[in-house]
Amino acid sequence: MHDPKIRLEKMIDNLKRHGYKITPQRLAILRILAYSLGHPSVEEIYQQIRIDFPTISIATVYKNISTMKTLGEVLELGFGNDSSRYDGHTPYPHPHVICTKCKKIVDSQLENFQDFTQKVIQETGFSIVNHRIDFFGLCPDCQRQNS
Amino acid sequence: MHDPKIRLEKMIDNLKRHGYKITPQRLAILRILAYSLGHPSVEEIYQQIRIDFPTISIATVYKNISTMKTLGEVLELGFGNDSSRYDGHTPYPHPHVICTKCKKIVDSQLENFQDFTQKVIQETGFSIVNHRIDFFGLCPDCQRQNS
DNA sequence: TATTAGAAGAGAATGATTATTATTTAATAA
DNA sequence: TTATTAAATAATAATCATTCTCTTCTAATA
Ligand SMILES: [Mn+2]
Ligand SMILES: [Mn+2]
Ligand SMILES: [Zn+2]
Ligand SMILES: [Zn+2]
Repeated sequence: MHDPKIRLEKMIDNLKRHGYKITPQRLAILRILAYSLGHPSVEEIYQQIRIDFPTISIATVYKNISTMKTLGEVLELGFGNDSSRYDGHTPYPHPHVICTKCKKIVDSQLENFQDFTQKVIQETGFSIVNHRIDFFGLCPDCQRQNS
Repeated sequence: MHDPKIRLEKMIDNLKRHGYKITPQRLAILRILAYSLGHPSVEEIYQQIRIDFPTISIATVYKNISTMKTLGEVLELGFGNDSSRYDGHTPYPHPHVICTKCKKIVDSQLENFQDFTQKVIQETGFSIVNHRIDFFGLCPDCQRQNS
């Protein structure tokens, strides 16, 4: 689940299995989703693809990401006002670390959330199916610039 | 920090200390923020206050909540598309449990996030100053309705 | 009671996202 | 290879929460 090439093939398979067509624009979007580690925004994906497809519409990017979301092949990180960021490399819930200055988003590998989830279920009676764990602060680069 | 009456007084003190005036509209907003446990949205606060102040503008609600945010007296829970929800009762970061069906938001009392924060700092080199922990699922009421 | 900085009210503007619709094209089979 | 067709794309309008702008009003102070 961590080799971009395999991620891309899995995405394509999943699309074909559900009867979706593989268009060049779609493929370009998939590639960015599968390969990028930086949690790009729709706008960033759009600008990237415009290099090869100058006539692509940003609505096409939105629609394709929406499709991949419904197939469980991309994780959306929505924020209050700012635009959403996407992870097609690791499309299941995992903690993120977010620089409040440069907006960099980094994955965390910490995985002990089963315990927490269990405690939350006991505490509240909810049935938990998903979670979102974000830590906010300054990345090493931005810390350096501040001092 | 958990008696609504004391919360309200603390909010008023903080505003006065910073030279803000205490208007009837502002007071009404503060009261809702301090007393409600349900994480109301701006729209909900607006509709509630319209009972007593039929001419209030929703912009006034937005502006006052923004002021209370800068004073650290209210915690904003932003979501991707849906409108933000606010906690003036417990205005520091704490985990939330969210029903994806009825949009109910419940506080969790779990508090062992120092360990996690420390691990994240070691793992990423970020300086962490904030976090956001959400669990998503179905509340007991909505579970019952499903079966 | 008069003064005045700040607050409220009204409505326009913004910006991300979604919806609409006409045009184009990938996939399939003749 | 070509024709067919359902789905995808491109362009643009619409939506909706939130912010901004500006005018009027008022809480606090003396
Ligand atoms: Mn990620
Ligand atoms: Mn809360
Ligand atoms: Zn940074
Ligand atoms: Zn519910």
